[in-house]
Amino acid sequence: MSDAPVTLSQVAREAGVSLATASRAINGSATRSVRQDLRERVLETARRLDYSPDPSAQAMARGRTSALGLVVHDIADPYFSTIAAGVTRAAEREGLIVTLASTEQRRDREVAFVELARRQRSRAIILAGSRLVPPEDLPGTIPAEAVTQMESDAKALESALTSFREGGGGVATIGQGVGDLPVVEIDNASGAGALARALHDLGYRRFGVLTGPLGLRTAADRTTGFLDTLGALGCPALDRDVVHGNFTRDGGYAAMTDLLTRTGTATAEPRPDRPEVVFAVNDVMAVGAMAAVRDAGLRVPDDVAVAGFDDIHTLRDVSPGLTTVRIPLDEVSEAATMLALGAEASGTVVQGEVVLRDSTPRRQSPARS
Amino acid sequence: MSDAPVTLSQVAREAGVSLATASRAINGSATRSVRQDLRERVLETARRLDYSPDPSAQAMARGRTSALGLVVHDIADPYFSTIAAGVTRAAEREGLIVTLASTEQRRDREVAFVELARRQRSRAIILAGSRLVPPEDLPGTIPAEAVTQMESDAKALESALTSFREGGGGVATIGQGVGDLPVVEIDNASGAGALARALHDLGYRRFGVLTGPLGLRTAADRTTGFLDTLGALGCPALDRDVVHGNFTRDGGYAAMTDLLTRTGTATAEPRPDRPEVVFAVNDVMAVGAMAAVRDAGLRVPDDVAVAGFDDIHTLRDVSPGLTTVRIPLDEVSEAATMLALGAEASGTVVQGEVVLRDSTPRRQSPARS
DNA sequence: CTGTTAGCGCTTTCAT
DNA sequence: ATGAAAGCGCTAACAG
Repeated sequence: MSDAPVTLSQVAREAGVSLATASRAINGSATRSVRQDLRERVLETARRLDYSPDPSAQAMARGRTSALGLVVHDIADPYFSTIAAGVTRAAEREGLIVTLASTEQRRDREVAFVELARRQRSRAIILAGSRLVPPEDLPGTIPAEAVTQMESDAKALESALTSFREGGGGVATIGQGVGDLPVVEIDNASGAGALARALHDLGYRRFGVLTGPLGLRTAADRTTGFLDTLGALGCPALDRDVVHGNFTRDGGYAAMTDLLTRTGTATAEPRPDRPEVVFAVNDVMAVGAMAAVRDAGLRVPDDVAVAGFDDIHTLRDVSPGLTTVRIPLDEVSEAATMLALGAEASGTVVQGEVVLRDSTPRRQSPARS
Repeated sequence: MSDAPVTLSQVAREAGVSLATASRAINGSATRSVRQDLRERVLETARRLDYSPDPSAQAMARGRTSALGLVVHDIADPYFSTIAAGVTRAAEREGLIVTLASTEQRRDREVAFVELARRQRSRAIILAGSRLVPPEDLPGTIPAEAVTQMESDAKALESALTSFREGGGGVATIGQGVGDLPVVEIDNASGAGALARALHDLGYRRFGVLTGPLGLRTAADRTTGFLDTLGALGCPALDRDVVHGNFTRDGGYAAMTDLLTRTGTATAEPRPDRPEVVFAVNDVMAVGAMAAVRDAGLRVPDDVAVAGFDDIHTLRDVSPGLTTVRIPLDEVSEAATMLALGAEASGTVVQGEVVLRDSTPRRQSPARS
């Protein structure tokens, strides 16, 4: 009971075979095979002695661990914890240990973790959370030095990732890629477009958008997809009604508060200049936005309707039910895991599906457009 | 750029010292010290070469990794992801890597993970999630074989944990202990008692309880604390109004549905036999319960008031706001991490604090009791 | 098919 | 204070 861990050589000795044979019997070496009876004897002894291999030793000998790194921005955020659930499930199935890094949005921590993974020779890394948009696509409004900073951050991450891969590690990103790394892509633009169309069909004509930070690719794509479709539908959103916030619950709260303030606060009577419906680019922001609406003394959806994106399961019980675009995060994260582990990239672009709920009821008297 | 990882001996050679010296310079060996100038030369070379140690090799040589294991039931559950956030934060601060296991409630996976941690010589393990109550405290209604099963499960876990500790690993549990392992204890009974009193003060007289599975310690303590206080207050809950469910959102939903059914479903008019307020033993269940109330065509709190326990931050935006008992999970999980790492157990029993919100408004016309 | 023998990268006696 | 050398537990050539 108080035994120091049993080693392979103990098993070998006990079974009366050489260390090498024991090793081969146990892990079933690719090149060499072991005689039936010997293998059984070894296996039996191993079981009897309650042997299990030392991962560090194996890692060292093989030059490769059985660890899978998962990088998220904030594990407490339900979007990321949902992903973590999918990844751990898949990893477990593959016999891998998952090591978790919650970077709290700090780019340097992300890079440090990737570097650690390389040293540690992790099998693969999954990167969740939005990457930055390429600088050339950024709106001109961003200060040049901020752009420079972003570029160097992105550069650092990309080069860390590159050397990780050169060392034989697998990588996959969720959402959209870094450079041309493998990615389980989510078609944010068309999902958001479909949502815009659906809301328009419900009779909404005045739209607002709560978007993420400038430069966050996912946020940008969703916003663009939404706005473009609105334009095509002939009822573009006012610039004034597109407001930026952090990609978090608090960001959504702040952005909605801001939006409401711009259009005149806390007025229950329908104001002609207030958007009828506001699209928050993710569910977590949407929930914050709903709270802001309530705190302003208004009601969802009577005064302002709200829609989100992702369909986070943990948030299914908010009330009124949140209209959103469903992304099958479980599948996405399992797919990403397999992809990082070397599965074929079967042209993975995940499409979302619009889910209409009570936060965006049909407009009673659709405005003529 | 495409370099194989730099090794310590490369650094040593480059700096013109022996391997041993380089090692001592870099990690600052306890027993031996290194001459100032040599140390600096080594450190400088290491930096220049971008050296960083191979964790597996260190683990092997030292007989100890720098990994911290975290075991949760379900990482997608906001209760556990909140804990995970606290643990990763603390671990990061201590320079430790966290390896995550989401056991999906399966006891054997828990045991397997602990065993793995032992082989891998993890520094410590944090166990979140409720342990089983000791069999002798179980209500007699449980089938003997189930009790036996529980006992053997508990035994297996405890013995795995024991050998882990004998191997030098640290352990801490969150919530309540396994055996007499270090624990950051949450005073569930008195928190629930305080809640009962608060609700009683608000004028509630007919109480229901949605409790977790029989045998789950946390659930049992909260239930007992609540019920006992109610008894002391002179308005005990009916047995019929105490219903069991899983410790999850769906469990809360099912239990509430069950409760509502027993007392006559979907009747908006106040039924004298329906509890005025229902205490779900955790927030996640409470949220499910609220959904069940709505799906039954009733309203919270008008038809049934609801209270939970934990005050999960992610759930703060449910509406109406959920009355609950606030547990500072961030602090709890950081404390647990430090405890597992060997900090003094400063008599850690965390007290919860009742937080009253809109899900349990003051009763208009308090029933005379 | 099996056994012998080098290491993997690092820490740590043990000499010097 | 420094260096040489012996492992840690396991795998993978390399012989037999």
